[in-house]
Formats: sequence, structure tokens, C-alpha cells
Amino acid sequence: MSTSDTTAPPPDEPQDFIREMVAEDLRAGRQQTVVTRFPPEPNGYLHIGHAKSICLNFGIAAEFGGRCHLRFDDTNPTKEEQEYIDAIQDDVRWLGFDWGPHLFHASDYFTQLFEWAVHLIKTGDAYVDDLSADEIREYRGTLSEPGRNSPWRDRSVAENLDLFVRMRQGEFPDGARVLRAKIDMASGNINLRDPVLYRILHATHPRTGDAWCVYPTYDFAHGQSDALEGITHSICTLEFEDHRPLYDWCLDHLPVPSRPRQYEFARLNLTYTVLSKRFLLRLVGEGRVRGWDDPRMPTISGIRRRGFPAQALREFAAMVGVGKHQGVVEVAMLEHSVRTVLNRTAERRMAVLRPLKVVLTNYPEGQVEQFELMRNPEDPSAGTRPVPFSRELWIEREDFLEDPPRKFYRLSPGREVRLRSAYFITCDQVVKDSRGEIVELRCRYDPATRGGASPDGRSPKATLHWVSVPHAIPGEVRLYQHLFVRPDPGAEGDLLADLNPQSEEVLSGCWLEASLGGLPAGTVVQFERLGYFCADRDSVAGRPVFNRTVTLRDTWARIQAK
RNA sequence: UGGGGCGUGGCCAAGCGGUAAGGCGCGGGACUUUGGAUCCCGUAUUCGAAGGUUCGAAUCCUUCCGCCCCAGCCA
Repeated sequence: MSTSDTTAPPPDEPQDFIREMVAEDLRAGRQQTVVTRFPPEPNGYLHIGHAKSICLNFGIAAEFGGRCHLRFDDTNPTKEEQEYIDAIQDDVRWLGFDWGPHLFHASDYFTQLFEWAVHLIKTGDAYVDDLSADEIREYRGTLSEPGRNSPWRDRSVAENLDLFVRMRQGEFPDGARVLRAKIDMASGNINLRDPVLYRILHATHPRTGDAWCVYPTYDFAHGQSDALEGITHSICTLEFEDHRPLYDWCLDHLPVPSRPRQYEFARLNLTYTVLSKRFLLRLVGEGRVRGWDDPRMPTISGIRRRGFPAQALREFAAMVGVGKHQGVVEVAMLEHSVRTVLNRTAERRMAVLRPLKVVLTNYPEGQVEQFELMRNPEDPSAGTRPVPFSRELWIEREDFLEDPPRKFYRLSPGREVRLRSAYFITCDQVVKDSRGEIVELRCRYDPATRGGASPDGRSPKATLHWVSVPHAIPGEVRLYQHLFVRPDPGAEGDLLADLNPQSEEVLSGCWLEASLGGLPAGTVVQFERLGYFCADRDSVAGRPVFNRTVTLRDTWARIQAK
């Protein structure tokens, strides 16, 4: 609230229409400062769509030198849980935003809201209705026909007051009565046909416990909460555009301490990604995934477990922009920002997912060499790491073909390839078991090519990654594909029918560079050309588990085509 | 048949009366001791459609078409 909050100059060029309006409000003197808020209902985990809203609200506040509140819109105790309240805070923090001391709950205002409801009753702008939910729906009319007034609409102020207080005191069961605003049953905007302001809910609230049995609706709580917190710009998604007249009506009829304005933008839609809390809740509830933070989930916590960096999400949000057009953004755009960030930050390591043993017949038994390899070629300041090399190595099964087709340049009988940063090797012999399965390759290395370059200038067409057998540690790798196979999850049809049955593939016989052992969960490394992998919290010392980060449908196909 | 919004290339998106930014994707090339890295080059005679105003329109006017949201005591 200090004036220092307002000293930062607004950005030179607003990048979107909301920022433009904010800048204009400041310029015209309609607002002295900028206060926004991110107002999730704690009825589930946050997903990538919320990230857009978080970046928008916190971003605008930061750019204009204002502040952004985190407010839980906890007006419906039947759906809300403390677990969600905690998880949401973790996610917003992880995304890189700080609400400072500005943590609020709509439930903080229950007393004030109740008093304001009484105020509306006294001014004749609200009444207690005895109609049932079904009757209210009937009386509301339809999209094309006006509604009719409730027979209880003209009760006296005294009777309304008495009934409302008794509602609050718990005299009536759920659904028996509601408090309604007296606006216009014939309005073309259905939200204005005497909207419900308060309903009876004998439910325990995660924060206020059993103190209340009447709870305000979203429409009666949101704008007033904004006003109480001094929010200047209340930014929400498009589906609330119809509610803005009601938002304004409430503020205009109540002695609120400030006058916020509501602005709407298009929510994020992503191809191959369902961003419906209701549906995500179902996936978790039915055990289709292993929880809200299952790495296949589009939740912020799931995405985090897959190794998406917070910065990538922020860059993605900026890249997508803010507008009123409801399009569907291609996941490729998200994956692009993930790769961009990871490419410059993730350290390189070697790991063999599907191992095949290579024995260097001319390499001295028992000899071990240490190579010092770059931790990240994109960032020399990351330094180097020691990587041991010995007579027996693991290479990727896919990197050898006994009978190579054209265009396959990796290892095959008689061919020479480079072992990344080590030596050139040539395959002399293929060892098979009784079933004809290749179990081992006998190769010869060229001592003159130490470090991966040949003094005579020859250069193999392929470079393989490898791990020294005696030094490797076992690990598990989980490969993820898109959870949904339907490009546009917004289209009609049963979403469950389009769940990808192969969205997860677990590879347990992997061999990893030893340095991959003690990585803290959340660390993302790049396994050379295999892609980015994130150390999972399921890892136990010495036996790490990694989740593959970015998935492209044709990963392997692309690599093989080279 | 009510109300509220939105329509710029495959996707997102600038543009606000002066003759179509940018990003993603895609295609092609270069380079490379991983590449899905990096670097080049290409990718809308046209802005949902049709009229009109204007020297000049994606930008102004008219009409039409299409898509989205609203009939929870959810948010």
C-alpha cells in the first residue's frame, strides 16, 4: 500500500489490450496505482491455463509497479479443500510469483458480505425467496422468453430481514430459501434476472468451519472482495463478460471502499490437452492417472514433474499473448518454449535407455580413462564433468543394425563410428545367444582418435552416446506421450475414449552416468540426443528415476531419418 | 427468433485510413564430436463475405455468414 508501490513507470508499449487499458486508466487518472489479483477457487489443482492468468495478473502488477494479491475464492465449501489451497500456493510460488503479505480469502469477508446483504435488503434491493431451485429455474424463463417475478419478490423489508437472519441462524435446511437481488426478471442478460446472492449450505468450510450455514455466491462475493482489497483491475476470463453488469450492479448498490473494474480475456486452449478442472478431477478420482501431479497431467504440478521449467511457462504465456479471440494454441508452441529454456540450462549427460554391450577387444583390460566433458556446450560456464571410459561399454540398441538400410549411418558390422568425446570404434563381430538375439558387439577402437577426433582427418558419419559398464548405475526412465490423442479436446465426444493408452512407457533396464545418481528431484538434464529428462522424486539413492520432458510424436523417427 | 463476445496464412498474434510485424509449425539450404542445437532462405497481392464511403480501407459505414459464452442455490 505504500506509495513506493506506484513509482515504477508503466511500460513504453503495452503488448495487449488489457495492458493498454491499464495504461490508459493510469494516464487518464482513473487509477493511481495498479492492483490485480489471481483468484482461484480451491477445488482442484492449477493447470497450464491458470499459468496464463497468473502470468497476466502478476505480470501486469509488476510492470506497472503495483501489486498482485492471491485470493482464494472459497465461497462454496462443498467443493473446496485445504489440500488444494496448499497446492495452489506451491504452484504459484514455483511459477516464480510472490504475493508478499497479500494473501486473502473470500471467506475473510463473510461477515462484511453478510452485512452488505442486509444492506441490500434494507434498501429494497434484495429479497428472500422461498421458491425451490426447480421453481426458480422455471420462473427464470429461457434465452428467448423473459422470466416472471417470484411470488415472494415483494415481501416487506422487515420480513426479509427476519427470514435472512433466520437463514443465517440455521433455522432452514439446504435449499429452503435463498437471498436474491431484485433487478429485472425480463432482462436479456439472464444473470440480471434476480440472481441468487446467498444460499443455505450446511457444510463445513475448510477455513471457517461451521461458523456459517449461508454462503455468498460468486457474483455477490467477487466484486466486493475486489473492492475491499483495493483491486483496481479485476481480470477474468471471457465467460464472465455477462457477469460484468452484475459485478457493477453490486458495487453500485453497496457502500464499498473502492471501485474496481472487470476486464476479460480469452482463456487458454491447447491442442491435445484437456484443461477442464472437472475432467481432470475425474481422471484423478477414477485412477486413470496417479494423482494431480502425475507427469502426464496438464497441471502445473504434473508439468513440473515432467521437467517443464517455470521460465518456459512464463515465456510461453508471453508468446501466446492476451486477447479476446478463443483459439486453440498448438502444444508445439509450449514445447518450443520448454526446449528453448532447457537447451540453455540443462546439463548434458549420457545415458543408455535400451542397452547393448560393446567390448573393445584391443582396449587393455582393467584400464580406465577419465574424459572431461562439457556440462553444457551452450553454456561453457557450467564447467566440465569427469566421465570414465573402459573396455566394456553400453550403447543404445537402436544404434546398431546388423543389416543396415541406406541412410543408416550408425554402427553395423565393419563400420566405424565415433563414441561421443571418446574414440572411433569399428564393429568386428556380433555375438548372439542361442535364440539368435544380439547380446554383445566385439569392436576395435583406434587409440589415435582419443577425444573423438582423428589426426588423419577422417570423420565417421555417426556419433553415439555411451556409458562405461563398470561405472554405470542402473536407473529407470519413463517416456511420456500426450495423454490425449484428440487434437482438439474441446470437440464433442467422450474424452475418456481418447485417452492415450500408451501415454507412459517405463524402461527399467537403463544404464546411467554415475553422476546422475544423487540429483535432487526436479533437476533436468539432457541425455545427449535422447532429449530432456527430469529427476523424479520416486528416485532412491543410487537408482534414479527420470521422466522424459518434452514429447514429440515422432522423436525416434526423426532421429532415425538422419 | 433474447443477451454478451469473437472472426488477419496450418496455429497464436501485431495492425487503429496510407498500401499485411513477429512467433510457432512447415519446406529448403548451411554447419556441427548429440541435436529436437545453431545459422541462413522461403512460406497471406490479402485480412469471414458482399456492397458502400475515400485518391487510398484489414482499418470507417451497411448488410450477411460463421464460431464461442449465458437458462447452477458452481466459479
